[in-house]
Amino acid sequence: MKPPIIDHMASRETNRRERRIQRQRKAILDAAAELFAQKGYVSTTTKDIARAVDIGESTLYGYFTSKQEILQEILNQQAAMVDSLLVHLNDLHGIESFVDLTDLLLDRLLEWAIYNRVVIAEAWTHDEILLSYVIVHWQPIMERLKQFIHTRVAAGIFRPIDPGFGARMMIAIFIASILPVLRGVEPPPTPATRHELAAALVEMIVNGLRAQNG
Amino acid sequence: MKPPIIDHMASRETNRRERRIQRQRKAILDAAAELFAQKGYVSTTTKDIARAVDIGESTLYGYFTSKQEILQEILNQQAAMVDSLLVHLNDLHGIESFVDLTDLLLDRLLEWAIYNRVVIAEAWTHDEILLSYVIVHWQPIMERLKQFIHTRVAAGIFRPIDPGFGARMMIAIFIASILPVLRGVEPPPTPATRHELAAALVEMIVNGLRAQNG
Amino acid sequence: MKPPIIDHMASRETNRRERRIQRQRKAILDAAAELFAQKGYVSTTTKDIARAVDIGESTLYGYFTSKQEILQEILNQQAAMVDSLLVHLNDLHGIESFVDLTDLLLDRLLEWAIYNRVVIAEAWTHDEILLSYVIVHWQPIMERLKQFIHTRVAAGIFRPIDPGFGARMMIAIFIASILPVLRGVEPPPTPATRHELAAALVEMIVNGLRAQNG
Amino acid sequence: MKPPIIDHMASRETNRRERRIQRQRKAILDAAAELFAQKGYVSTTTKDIARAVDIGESTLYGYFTSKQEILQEILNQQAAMVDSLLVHLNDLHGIESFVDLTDLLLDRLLEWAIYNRVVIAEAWTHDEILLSYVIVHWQPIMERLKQFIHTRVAAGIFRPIDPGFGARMMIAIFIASILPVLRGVEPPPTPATRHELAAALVEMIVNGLRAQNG
DNA sequence: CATGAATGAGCGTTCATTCAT
DNA sequence: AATGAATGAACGCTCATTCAT
Repeated sequence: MKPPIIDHMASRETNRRERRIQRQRKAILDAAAELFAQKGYVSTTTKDIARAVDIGESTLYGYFTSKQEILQEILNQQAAMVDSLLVHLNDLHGIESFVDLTDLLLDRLLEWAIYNRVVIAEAWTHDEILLSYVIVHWQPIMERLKQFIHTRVAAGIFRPIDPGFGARMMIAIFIASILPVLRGVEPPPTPATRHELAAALVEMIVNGLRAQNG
Repeated sequence: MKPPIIDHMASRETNRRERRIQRQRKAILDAAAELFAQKGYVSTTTKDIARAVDIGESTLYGYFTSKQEILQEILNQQAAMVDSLLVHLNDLHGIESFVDLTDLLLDRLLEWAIYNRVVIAEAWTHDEILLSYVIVHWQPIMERLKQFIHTRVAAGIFRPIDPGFGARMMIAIFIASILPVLRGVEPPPTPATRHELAAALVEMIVNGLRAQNG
Repeated sequence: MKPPIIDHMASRETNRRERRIQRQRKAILDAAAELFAQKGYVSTTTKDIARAVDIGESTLYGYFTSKQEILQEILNQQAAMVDSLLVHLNDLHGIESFVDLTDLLLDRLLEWAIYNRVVIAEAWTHDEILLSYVIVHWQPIMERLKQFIHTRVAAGIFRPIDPGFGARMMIAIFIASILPVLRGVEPPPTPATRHELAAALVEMIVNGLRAQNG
Repeated sequence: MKPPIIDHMASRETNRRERRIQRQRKAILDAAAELFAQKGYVSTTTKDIARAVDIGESTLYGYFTSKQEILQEILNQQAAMVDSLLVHLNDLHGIESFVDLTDLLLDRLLEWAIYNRVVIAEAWTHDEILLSYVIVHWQPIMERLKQFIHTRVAAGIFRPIDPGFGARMMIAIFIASILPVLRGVEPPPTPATRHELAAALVEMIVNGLRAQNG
């Protein structure tokens, strides 16, 4: 009887330790992301990160094998977030839910603003990151959007536009609307403002600028 | 008679030297921009730049006082290019010339693709560069676009949209259309393709996605 | 009971570390002073200093923030030594104790020979060092000497000489007597020799060269 | 007849050229000495020197083979000046001419103030310079002074002091009196002031500080 | 597990000197 | 003879990483 109990306790112990480790990893990741976002990966020193988490510089190496690995973990988590967007995209139908959906996506993107900012920065100067992380993970989303447009073009709801081009424009409008927040020069919108923004985006995408009575 | 001739020759000599210096500066600037675009400013070493121009590392310092100054000159030249766009923006009227204008701007932006890529990269992590270079020089362009939209909204040609929002969306669509080229993962379009792209962009901006018979 | 003990141990640990750091700083300072004295500050490289202490070049920067700071610390310590001379100068009276005092000052100056040599070298070509370190810290000593001379002139013990001039000459004679040792071309005197020297100096200052029966 | 004339002209030409070269060498030497005096030899760049003479940096190498050679020439000229002092020292007799002589030596030393300052600076950190230049050239002067003192001690005019010690003290008093001028923190004295100074120095050396009625 | 101390590799920059003109 | 241009060697300093405790 004892051994199981010991095992159980050991397991609880192990879990507690495991959780503490995960908590610390998360703290390091968040601090590093903040710094990478502000100064860029190369200009952020391991000393900077350690000071931000208030641990010794060499303690970092108990949680990550290198500074590079910290970045990779940030990229991984952001990629997971992008992947999760697809779940929401799978019920694109009426215009109403389209606005709600847009709102939801904006929310997700803004919640991960700092991680996104890091990814954008690094993908801009590293081909490998652009190809392995950004393009790979956004590809399914692009496909879903293309399919969405294609369906509506076939149904005569949308003009006969190239779906790939349309999808890219959609994402552009989408991202551009929150760029200053991602960049860190504007505060995140309130939920209400964000919802208005979502509505405006959808209208812009669907109707463009021309007056409807034209 | 002799002094003038001597002067003349001296002047010619001086000009030749001056031209050689300018040519070399340009070569360094281009090589540096290419490297900054690919690896970022901090990760590019002065040794990299020197090797790319095939000169000694210390020779760089005969043309620029520091690595930092090389970057600043790149930013300055890009800013001058942005300023020059305004000239073209001053005759925005019919839709036809709007497409031509868009084509022209795309052309300018693509011609300076590498410099633009550097500016985007650095502005993304340096507030000072974002504020002093990017925002300062794009501001007049934004103003011109807002005015353009405002006029058309007043005339009932455009929907009653917020001009600021509209202008930002215009630029977003504009930039997004050439982002892969700026980023260096797609080759620049041929003039014909570029013109088609310009037409598609204008249609997207003006008409959105909705079918006209809707 | 345990916490106090732990604190105590921690404190002991901290003290041990602190002492080790101070010991290392002192070793670096001494090695640097030796090199600065031999080759001058600018001609001494950080590599030279590191090699003399048998540590890596970058290890220096764990103890001092810059090569400049090493020099400043040397200047500071020498200045503190000069300041401490004043304590001894405050009982200048009989001729006997004047010799003993001179002996004491020579001893102090020679003990810090290398540091003094560095200060002289640097003050010779840096106005800021001359004014901020040398003149500032020797000023009180000069004042004390002037006062000493002034009193004796008033009492008819000394000839009616300008106290400022006299004080400067006293220091000149004083320094000159140990210049070869400071310069490093003669070994330091034994205590006995030094005491004889002190007596000769005092006699020189007080009696000059003229025969007393003159 | 022609060849001689040609020779003569050539010679005149050669002389003119020679003189021009010597004039330029002197200009370089003076400018370099000024800079070496202010910032030290190592901290003075060849660019500094060239700018001070208003010639190209590489032009220096038409007159001197290296920066080191410029310093050596400065040392040589200063050494020649020191040698020339000996001429004056050869009629040391009455006390009156002793003051005049001191005045003369001060004059010579001050005229070459900048060169002296350079020599002192370099001899302070370079054993070779101290031994080969300073000590070698001051040795005969020291000998002459020792002889001077020895004679007077034998004649009962001076106290029975060690001639070597006395000679060194004489030079110390001598140099110390003009140290601030050599160092460049005081302006050179007028001839009248200088003569007073000479008298005071001689009195200090001969009579010390003690009142004569003592 | 946490960390202070140490360090090799590499950075941007300077400078005495050479060389083609 | 004069010089602008070029450069190798060396400098002071930083930083990601290792290691003994």
